[in-house]
Amino acid sequence: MDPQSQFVKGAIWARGLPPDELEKAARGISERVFAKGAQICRRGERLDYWTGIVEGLVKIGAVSRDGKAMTFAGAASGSWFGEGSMLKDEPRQYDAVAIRASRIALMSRATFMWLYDHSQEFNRFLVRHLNERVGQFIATIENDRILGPRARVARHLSWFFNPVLYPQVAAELAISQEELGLLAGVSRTLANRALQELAAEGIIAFERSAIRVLDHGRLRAYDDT
DNA sequence: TCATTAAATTGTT
DNA sequence: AACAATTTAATGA
Repeated sequence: MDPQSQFVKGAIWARGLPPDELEKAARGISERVFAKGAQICRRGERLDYWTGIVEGLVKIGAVSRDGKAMTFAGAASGSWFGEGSMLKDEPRQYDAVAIRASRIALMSRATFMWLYDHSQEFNRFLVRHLNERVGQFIATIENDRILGPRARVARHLSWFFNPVLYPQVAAELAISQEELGLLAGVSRTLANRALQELAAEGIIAFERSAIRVLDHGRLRAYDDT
């Protein structure tokens, strides 16, 4: 089996799909490589693909007219996004930027719609996926408006351990402090301080380019005010 | 396999 | 934003 169908077979939405549907899905997926800093899609632009991260790290967010950046979510290896634009057939409502060099899987609109029309399992996944995202977006509003930088870093970290949105993230997350800072909307300096404090409290442990979560409950609820 | 160099990451100011 | 210290990756003997 070639590497591509290997990836498709292991995708989170592929679990429970019958082999014929899986094969149809695999045929509708292509792959592209994005360099660090490259834009995968821009707000207002059309991108007629459902997007999955084979390998890498992507920041999903928007920039207001006065230049304020707001992160909606991060996307790590194994994450998929863009189903909203597929279902509604409209331009993207956000920017997606590769924070590090990333391999991106693109599922054509036709394939996505075929699965949507034919596969009960795929629909089940979509509902679950959207449900998790709504919960995360609600939390994001609080996150960016109320919480301080340390708590923001903590929440962004804890999201990576949501098994529906980030299926491949295990006990240890491979991310640098700079990348985490980009996602949480804080400077690398503050990200560094936040991690040190979280580690001092025994919530996480970190080493070079990797973070282990020791206490998911406290990380998720972390509040520094 | 080891040594040297370059690049990336981190802690601090 | 800039600096020094440290780790990892890459290169070639």
